[in-house]
Amino acid sequence: MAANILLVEDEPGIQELLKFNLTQAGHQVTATGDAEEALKFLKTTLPDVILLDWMLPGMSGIDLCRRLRNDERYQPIPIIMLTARGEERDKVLGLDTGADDYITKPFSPRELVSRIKAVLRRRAPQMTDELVEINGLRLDPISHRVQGRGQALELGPTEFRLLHFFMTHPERVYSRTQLLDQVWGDDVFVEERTVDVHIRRLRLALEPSAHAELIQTVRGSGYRFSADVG
Amino acid sequence: MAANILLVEDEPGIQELLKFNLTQAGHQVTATGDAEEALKFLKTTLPDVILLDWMLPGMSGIDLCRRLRNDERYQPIPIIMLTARGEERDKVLGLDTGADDYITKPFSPRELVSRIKAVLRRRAPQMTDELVEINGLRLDPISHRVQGRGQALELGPTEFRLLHFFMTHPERVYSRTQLLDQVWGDDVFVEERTVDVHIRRLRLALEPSAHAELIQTVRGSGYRFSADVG
DNA sequence: GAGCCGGTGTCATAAATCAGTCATACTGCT
DNA sequence: AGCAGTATGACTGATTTATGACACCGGCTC
Repeated sequence: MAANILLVEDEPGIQELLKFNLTQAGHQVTATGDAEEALKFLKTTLPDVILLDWMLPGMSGIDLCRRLRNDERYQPIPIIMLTARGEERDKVLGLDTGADDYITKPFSPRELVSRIKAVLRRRAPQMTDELVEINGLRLDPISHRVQGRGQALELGPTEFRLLHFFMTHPERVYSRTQLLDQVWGDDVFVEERTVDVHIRRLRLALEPSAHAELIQTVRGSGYRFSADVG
Repeated sequence: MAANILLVEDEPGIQELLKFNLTQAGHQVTATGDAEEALKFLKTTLPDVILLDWMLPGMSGIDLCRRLRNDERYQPIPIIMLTARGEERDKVLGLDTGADDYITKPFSPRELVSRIKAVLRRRAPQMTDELVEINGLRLDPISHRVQGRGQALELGPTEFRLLHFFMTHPERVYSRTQLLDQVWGDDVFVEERTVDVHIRRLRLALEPSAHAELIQTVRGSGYRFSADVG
């Protein structure tokens, strides 16, 4: 996993506790004490997940959440609300603001970690280190290996990331621009056509185990990874 | 194994019993009777494992555990809770404070010893003194020897630790940074590229028995120890 | 204390791989 | 056929690793 997490929690004790547990779980944590501080941090860095305390001094967590959800830059970042209240009403409210999940205090660190994992899996499956296997094509992020029906396949770094993204987002067309954003990164300036070249390299790499056809061209739209031969 | 163990147990009888058994098992044991004493000891020495009684006079074991878990200095030290209660609720609580394991009284010394071993293996597999053997490559931490198919191999201290780490964490890619943390130590300031050099030295040392290829380069990611030739 | 030595970290350079671009060939569709 | 979108092969600069050399350090010997 190893996600970058932004924690917004005013109570020092809890902040410390959470930071410790999350770090322990292999995450990179930045802790802030209020909404302003959090926003400041967000100006320079985009975390993978935001943990947001419900009650905060100044702008409340729920306000911050709404605000983030209205900014397209932060929109894709999963938000998990931490709340001390257990009322159903509040929970619903929390979700309506655009939070991806909420968790009621007191909670076990274990639970939190697993929720983070769940949220990441939903938003950015390629970030979880889970092994993916489709139609006999297997990609293991941990050992950084790809096998096609048992046979080892060689692919370069970019092809590996590309395949990983595809395998965690199958059956769906992605434009070249989207692929550039997702696989290369938002801040890269590269020709769109470069994607074609890497698609080709990926296909070549998958050729030995006849998995090349899983990468399908959708004329006028982009590419799709699909188990369907059609 | 031969670990340094800090025992925190207020009941003299049990303390003696445990100390005897653990010493018998080859460990170095320091016994303390309460949390304060334990903390004092910890200021000067970092043990490999902490055995913590649940009920203690003054600060309870669980409080001590939480406290230790919030101090990054003690963070990596495995903690095993000793508890007289068997309730599930308590167990969960104990784990949530950051304890690595718990064991319910009464327990057999044998069980305790094996749990210690397990916890050590989990936190830092290369700390257990167990002999490791992969593909005819054998590393014995006790005699500090390495053999490739019976043939003795010469490697320096750093290469030995590096190989030990790799052999206890196979089939997994590690970045240079991770290797520096794990093999050199967190507090060392060394160039990342230095890892390359030691990888090379390790490969050279494994050459005589043709085990060099177990150390694999994963371009753009780091290195991997793998029995797979692929 | 001088000199030797194994062990380490750094660096410069060579070698290996890769990424991005482009020109050109190819394809499917109208 | 004509057009727009893709595939392909080749090329070049850039990045990443491998390698050999070297300087430094602490311990030891004489």
